[in-house]
Amino acid sequence: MVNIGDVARAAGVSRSTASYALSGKRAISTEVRDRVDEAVKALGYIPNAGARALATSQTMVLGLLAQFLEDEFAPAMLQYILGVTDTARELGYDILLVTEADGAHALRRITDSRMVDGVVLLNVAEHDVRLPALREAPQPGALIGLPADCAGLDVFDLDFPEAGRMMVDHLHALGHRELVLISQPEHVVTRGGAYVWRLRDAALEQAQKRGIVLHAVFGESRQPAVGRDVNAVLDAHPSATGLLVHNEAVAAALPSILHERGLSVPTDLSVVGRYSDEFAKTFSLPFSSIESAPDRLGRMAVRQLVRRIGLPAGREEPYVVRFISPELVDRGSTAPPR
Amino acid sequence: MVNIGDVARAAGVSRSTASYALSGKRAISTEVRDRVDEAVKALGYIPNAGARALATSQTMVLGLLAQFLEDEFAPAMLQYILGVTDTARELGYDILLVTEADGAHALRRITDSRMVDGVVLLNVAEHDVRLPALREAPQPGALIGLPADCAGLDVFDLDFPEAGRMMVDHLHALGHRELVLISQPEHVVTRGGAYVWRLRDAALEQAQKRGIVLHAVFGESRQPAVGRDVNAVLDAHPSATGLLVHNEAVAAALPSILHERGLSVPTDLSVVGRYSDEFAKTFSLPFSSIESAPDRLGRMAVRQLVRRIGLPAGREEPYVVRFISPELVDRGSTAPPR
DNA sequence: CTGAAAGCGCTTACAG
DNA sequence: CTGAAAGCGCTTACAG
Repeated sequence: MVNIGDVARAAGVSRSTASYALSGKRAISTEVRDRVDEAVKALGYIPNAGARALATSQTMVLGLLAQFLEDEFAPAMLQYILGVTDTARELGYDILLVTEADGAHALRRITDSRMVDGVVLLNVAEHDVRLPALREAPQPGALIGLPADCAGLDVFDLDFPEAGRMMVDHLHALGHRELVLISQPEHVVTRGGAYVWRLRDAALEQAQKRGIVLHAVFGESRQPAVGRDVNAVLDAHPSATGLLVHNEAVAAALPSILHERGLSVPTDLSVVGRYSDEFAKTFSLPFSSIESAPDRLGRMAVRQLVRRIGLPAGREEPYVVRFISPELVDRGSTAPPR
Repeated sequence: MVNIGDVARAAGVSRSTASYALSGKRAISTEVRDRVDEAVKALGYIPNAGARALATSQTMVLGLLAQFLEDEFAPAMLQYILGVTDTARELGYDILLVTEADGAHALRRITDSRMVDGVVLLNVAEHDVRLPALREAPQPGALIGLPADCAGLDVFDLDFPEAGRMMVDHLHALGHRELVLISQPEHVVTRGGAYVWRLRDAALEQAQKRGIVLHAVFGESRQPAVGRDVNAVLDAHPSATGLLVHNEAVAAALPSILHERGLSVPTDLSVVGRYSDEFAKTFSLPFSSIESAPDRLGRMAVRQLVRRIGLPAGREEPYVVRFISPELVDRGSTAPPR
């Protein structure tokens, strides 16, 4: 393969001059620059990434730590991944995708071996086992998802409590007085998925404040359990007129379930979900929902990460914890109760 | 950061001895090996990946070229990605995920810069623009999806023609005599998505052979077009008793659509899809379907790629084109027509 | 404005 | 069984 020595020889200059001509890091006569550019083009020269990384201590690669857990909804993860990869590329970075079950181990592997300049952690749990590894790592990281302790970390997440309040208020304003909230499975909470109870607790509090009834239950995440479970919940609360769905699998299953029960939306039941518009379009979900904006979150996380990577050592800027404000996208699935 | 020189000094040996002790590539006295191992542990030494790549010409990274096209169904892609990443990690490789729109350009970038030891191409089109770049690349590649010309490539795909025949035969055997096949959008075909017409043509031929009617149409891929389109198709063929769905977006939308039309499956209509069991579970799809086994395809492609990477130069083995046999997963959505 | 040289952190023939 | 040295392909002070 052609290397920078070949380019230098073809252009009749030294290797350092060829290198500087390419990087533009020092003044070069236009004549020499043209000769080098020509040689590069003629030889089809592309710098060796490993050699460059070794010389500069920069890989121009970001690690993306995703985890596909049995009880969470994989397709929702994909949108975060795309937001991250797209933004990374715009900023000149490639993405090393890591999906190992042992996230802490994987994080150490890619950071200690200097494969990446920084990492993005997806789906961060309250006491995420990857965080100690990240804090020890020589590279910075950005989180999507709110852990208990954000010290020394850049964190991005949806404002889940506000989302919970918004769902309740929307139906309350329409006149509903008894609601059901189906959240993610309870083991997601047990495992540390704080977003579940952050939305749930806020919704319960808001319902109390408004003086209305909210039955908050945990749903399932896979068929056939999802269907059975939702039916049981609806059976248990026949007088509820509004359904809040913080559970993608339930949202995806709901059209079939309501069909089987002979229920029409919003005539018989008002429904509000919490998922992205992209998700709604892809899966033909006809329910109004709180936009979760995964692409925006991915974008923000990468921007901040790259910004921090570029900071000179010793000139750290303050760390940020930033919440996206929820927005309700109306798809006509809510109406006053009859 | 600690390097192999630090390890060597701590163990009281030369750097080469430390290196050999770690790699096991030459005999080492147990005493020295123990001292080196101890030093590694004490110092928390992890080899620098870039330096190793430079010295060995091996990055232990595979490129994964995915593309998320507006008119195709992104979540289905995720399962291929997971099959590939899991298998890669089992074999000691990390994954560089590339999702750029200009796949050929991206492929050149990561191969010419020696960021990867090989690449997996997802969603390969008939005359895929990435193939010329791959053939020129110094690293091998494996394809998921069948191109027109497989020469010099390892190719893996579902046997789509057999899948088409199987769908037709299944309903024919139950007594159906008029069927509708909804494929992917026509522009997927235009763009070179050969799997669409491979299944479609085989289904049409098989229908003719069986002496039954098959209306083959192209569907849409996004709401609200999907819903309108399926309704129009069903309106146009009121006497059809069986529906073949080779279109994930249509499959996902179908429960709602049938509900609105007041149609029950399989009483009023028999339905057979073509998607993975994982997909059916995730989206609560109640239709029998031809398993597309994305995880198996991803696994096979990576295995073959790693095998080829390991081959000594000049000892190339014959290239393979391998098809997975379709299997029908019965979910009770078919019955004799009434 | 340009070049010769050192160095990044590994691996691996070459010698002993 | 072990060590000194060269080399992988870059970048970047140091000199001029």
